[in-house]
Order: sequence, then structure tokens, then C-alpha cells
Amino acid sequence: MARCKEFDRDDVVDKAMQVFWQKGFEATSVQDLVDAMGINRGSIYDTFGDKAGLFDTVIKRYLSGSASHSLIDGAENSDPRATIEGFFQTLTGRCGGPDGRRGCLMTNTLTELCSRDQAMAKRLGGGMLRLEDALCTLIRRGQEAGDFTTAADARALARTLVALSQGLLVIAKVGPGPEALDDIATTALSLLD
Amino acid sequence: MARCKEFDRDDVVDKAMQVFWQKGFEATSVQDLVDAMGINRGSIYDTFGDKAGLFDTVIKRYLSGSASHSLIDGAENSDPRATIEGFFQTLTGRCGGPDGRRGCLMTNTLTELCSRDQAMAKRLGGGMLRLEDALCTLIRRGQEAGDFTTAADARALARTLVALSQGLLVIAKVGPGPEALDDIATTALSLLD
DNA sequence: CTTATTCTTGAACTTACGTTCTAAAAATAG
DNA sequence: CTATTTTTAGAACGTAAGTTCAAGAATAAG
Repeated sequence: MARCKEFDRDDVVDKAMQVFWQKGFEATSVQDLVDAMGINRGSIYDTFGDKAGLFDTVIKRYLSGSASHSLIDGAENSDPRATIEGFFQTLTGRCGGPDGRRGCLMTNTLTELCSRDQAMAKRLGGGMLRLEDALCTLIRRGQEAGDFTTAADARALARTLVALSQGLLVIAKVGPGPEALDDIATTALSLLD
Repeated sequence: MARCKEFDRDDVVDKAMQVFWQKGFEATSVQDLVDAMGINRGSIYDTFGDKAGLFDTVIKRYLSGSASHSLIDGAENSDPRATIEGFFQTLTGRCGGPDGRRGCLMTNTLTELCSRDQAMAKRLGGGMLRLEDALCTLIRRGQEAGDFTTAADARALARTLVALSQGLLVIAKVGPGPEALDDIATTALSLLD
């Protein structure tokens, strides 16, 4: 009955994500998006409403694919120590790489928009709380297995690990040496012993 | 011979700082600055060059008055434990207050501009390194005095505390309860024991 | 093939941006 | 007072922003 869309939705969202990730929401112009996504302005507005709508779509997609997501998925069954170690290794690996300067899209968005955008603050706050809960579950399981220290409160430890992961992603943006990031990750894991 | 400037330079810079702090660099318009600073557009451009020049001035002033600055000043002589405790108390106190959602101007600027602005990355990276060095000095002094653990490397601990302070300021932006921030600060200090 | 519907295209629109400029008012030093 | 400089107020500048529109191109059903 009608013409089909010529582009793949997830594909263009990914391309938009790269731009937002590198430049931030405000500094990204619609023209930047047109160039990167390879589709017409009209198609963008027709598909995503407006710039903010597209950004919302990007954030949702990012949250469902980030490092924290796989940690959250495996919180109930995976090996606690290996999972948390893997989480921090993923972070330091990404931050040390060529794209490290981009930091984390969630962290960047948090600092850029949450003062003004209440809805965004709630969404990202929810994402962070899920990460905290997952870490808390993992820590409790590790404590019960006798692998982690029980001297510290699991909730407090989980919150501290969240803070360290955020701090890691912020520090990565000034481009320190990899040993600085490793120091932080190592010290973070030592909190569990 | 000529008319004197009617406004106090530091005063209008402070007013500009409030706007940049709350909205970020990109989202702040020159009109916002005109309204907040209470001086004319022409005077702004005449005094600070342009928007970026004014922002540079704001950042310099912020760095010279931030919580880290007083810590850096006292690194050689002050009591290590009390100084570090005070630093984190200052952070949690500010973050929990009504202005907590604004986070830290340095952290915000870092995540917003450092991917693009090499000079800003260098400046803020330098500021962060000075904080790290000061914390390292304090930790070494505490270790030598027998008050801190010597099991962990002072440099690694300092880097971790920097990361925690940054993470604290990021997390504060989503508006968590004060107990979350306290948990992080308490756990941070426990690293020294 | 025709027709209806949807997608694409690129130009056009309005608004706001950062910046510059002009002219008049105000204030100081000689 | 006079001369000089600065501040002010506001308009005007060119550019780029986000968004919309109208016409053409492509598909699927009748």
C-alpha cells in the first residue's frame, strides 16, 4: 500500500548516538545528525519527532546496551567477584582506548542535562539505582559465600562502587595515563576484601 | 581623566559563574549572562572579549576558590585525616544542599567540553592532578605518622579518592538521598584505615 | 495500469544565537 | 568648564539553529 522506509531504525539511532556521545546534546546540531545518520531532515523529524525525541531514543538504546546492563542481567546467578572485576575491566579498557575521551554517554548526559531536565534526571537516576541494586546483590552473594569481607555494609559498598565507576569515566575525559585508571579499578576491587 | 568602571569585576564574574554552573556552557546564552550580570552586552565584550573568554575567566576563578583549593594549600602542614575528612564533608554538604543538583562546575565542564576543547582538558586535568598530588602528600604524611594503613600505595589511594570525589559530584546530580552520599564518603575514608 | 499511501528530498521558514556598532549619557582628571 | 574615556541602551549584523512544508519518487493494493 505504501513505500517502505529505506533505512534501518536501529542503525541510524546508533549513528546519532556516536554524535551525541562525542559532542553532547546542546553542541550537536540537527545538521550534524543529518550528516551522520545519512537520512534526510524530514525523515528524522517524521520518525523521531524532534531533536529531543531522537535523543531520548538514543539514551534508551544506550542504557540497554551499556556495560552496566550485562552486570544487571547476571546479578542473580553469575560469579560475584568475576562479574564485578569484569565490569571494571570493561570500563578501564574502554576509557583507555581511543574513544576514552568521550567518556560515558550516561555520565555526560547526567552532568549536562539533569539540572534542567527533571524527566531525564529521573530516568538516569533509575538506571543508576538499578546498577547499585545489582552490585548490592552481587556483594551480598559474595559475602554469603565467604569470598567478600563482611566488615562493610553491602549497600554502602555498592554505592561506593557506583561512584567509583562514574568517577573513572569522568577522569578518563582529561586523558590521564592508563596506570591511573588501573589504580582506581584495583583499589575499587580491594574494597571487597 | 576618564570615567571609572562601575561594576566590580569579581562580582560580575561570580554572577556569570552561577549561570554557567547551572546551565552549562552551551546552554547559556549571552542574553542569560546580560540579565544575570546586570551590565550591558557591550561591557561584557569589552571586558572579557567574548563568551568563551568570560567562561575562561569564570573557570579560573572557580578553580581558585573550590574545595580542592583549600585542601591543596594545606597539604604540607595540616592534619592529614582531619583535612581529608573535611574535604569530603564539604562535598557531601554542598551536594546535599539546595544547590547539589548543580554538581561541580569543574566536573560539569569536564564532561561537557573536554572532548572538543584540548586546552580546557589540559587546564582541568592540571587542576585534578594538583588535587591528586595534594591528597598523595597528605596520605604519605598520614602513613608516616602511623595513622593510615601502609598496605595500599599512597598514589593509588589518592587517585581513588579523586575518582570518588568526582563520582560523588556526578551522583549528586540525580538527587539521591543524603544517606547515599554519606555512605560513599564514609567508605572513602575507610580506605585509609 | 491505476491509485492511494508513504517516504524522500531540498528548499523555506521562523527564531535565536553570538557579535558588532552607533549614539547618547555619565563620570572623572586636569 | 573641558576633554577624555567608559558605560549604557538598543538596534543591527550575519549566521546558524530547530522545524516545517510542498513537490517528487517509490511502493503495494485494487
